[in-house]
Amino acid sequence: MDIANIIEKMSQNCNKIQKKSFSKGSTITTYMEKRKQICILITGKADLIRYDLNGNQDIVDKFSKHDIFGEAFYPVNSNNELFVKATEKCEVLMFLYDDISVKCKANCKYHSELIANLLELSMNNTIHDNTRIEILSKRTIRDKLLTYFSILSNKNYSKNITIPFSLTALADYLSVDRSAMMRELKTLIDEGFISKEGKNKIKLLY
Amino acid sequence: MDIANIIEKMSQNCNKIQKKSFSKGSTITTYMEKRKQICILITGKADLIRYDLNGNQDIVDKFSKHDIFGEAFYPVNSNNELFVKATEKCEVLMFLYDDISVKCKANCKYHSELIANLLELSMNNTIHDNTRIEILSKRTIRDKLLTYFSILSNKNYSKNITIPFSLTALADYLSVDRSAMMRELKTLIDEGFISKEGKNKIKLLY
DNA sequence: AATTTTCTGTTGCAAATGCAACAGTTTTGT
DNA sequence: ACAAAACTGTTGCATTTGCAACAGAAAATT
Repeated sequence: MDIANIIEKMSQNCNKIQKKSFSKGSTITTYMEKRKQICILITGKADLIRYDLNGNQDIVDKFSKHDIFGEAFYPVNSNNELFVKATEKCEVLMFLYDDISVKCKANCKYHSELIANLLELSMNNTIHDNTRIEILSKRTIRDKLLTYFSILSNKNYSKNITIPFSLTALADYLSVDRSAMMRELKTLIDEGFISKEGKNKIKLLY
Repeated sequence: MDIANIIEKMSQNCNKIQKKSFSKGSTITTYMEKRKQICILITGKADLIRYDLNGNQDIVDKFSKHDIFGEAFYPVNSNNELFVKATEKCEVLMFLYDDISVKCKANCKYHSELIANLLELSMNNTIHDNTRIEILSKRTIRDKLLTYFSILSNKNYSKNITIPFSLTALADYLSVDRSAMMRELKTLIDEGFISKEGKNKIKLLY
């Protein structure tokens, strides 16, 4: 069963789960200590944003279709405020972990299936996290880029890859300075490791 | 229910789950494409190690008590070999995701409870991953150290923290050069941000 | 269609980092 | 108890990176 089906089932079969819509720019949820909310993004895109004590804003994570998020998956403490903001129109499934882990057991016949689906989503999420960790663990921008490209290439069985977001966003994802990344990208091209084949399209030459 | 109980239950209640022992230095598992093995470390410590095409060895992750690992949680491709090696005597629960997701349903009455427990472990794991990502996302060694310290401090409600592993391992965890980290640590002490209170003990002064 | 905003591409410079190398200390293994 | 291995602490130097700043291109908004 694919993820779309899993989500569809979840939204239909458990009355503890609410489906909500959010317009662009609106706040989907604020992370709260102790509570364990779980959200599943059905359509749209959203950012997890942190405000630190100095009021600096920082995009911590970006969510898109079928991503799962909420405090249940994130270390929350009172030192900084985390909230999720829709960057385009979003549809979201929302519920509390406690509602489906215990109480729901008695009154929802789809309970166990629901949990199994959640497990699948969570494992999937972990694979993404580990991918990101692998990339961030590289010490140089060059290695981060090459690792990222290589992962994309493996996933699509092709040396021709398409970066799925802007270069500015890529720099954020790799957690490096954008101008430094551009410089390194140019060096990689000059040294013949990669070539640019068009907007956001890159060919690996090794 | 705490994690120890969850694991205990899992090991007792499902015949698809095997409990195995590994001596120090032995290989617990090798990650294989397609298969979805899940392992839960009951006691001991283990490293996830990657051999790349050049034969370089690299510690990708470190597991300890109650950690969950296996291909089910990790992006596996044929370009590099990943295996888990016991760094001390280990007891491990091992099973295949497919065995518990479908087939077990019919013949194991603890099935749904098992899945629920797995979900809990998986969510817990995600929180750790996100913590690591938060740290690795910081661009300077200083920020990585301070973020790490601050997380430890919050967790223990104390400005006095104990680094739970060697400084060499800490540098690995932060993914920075050890000597550069030592230098920064010294600078932080000199500038009065922290003080060393003994082996692996640090006091935050801000 | 015009305007505003975001993104790309580039550069000089200062600061941070990795690398290599070494000595002394502590821990582990036999 | 001794030897071997792992860890800590330090330094000089070359390289990489972030930062600041700017101009032009592309995209989004009105």
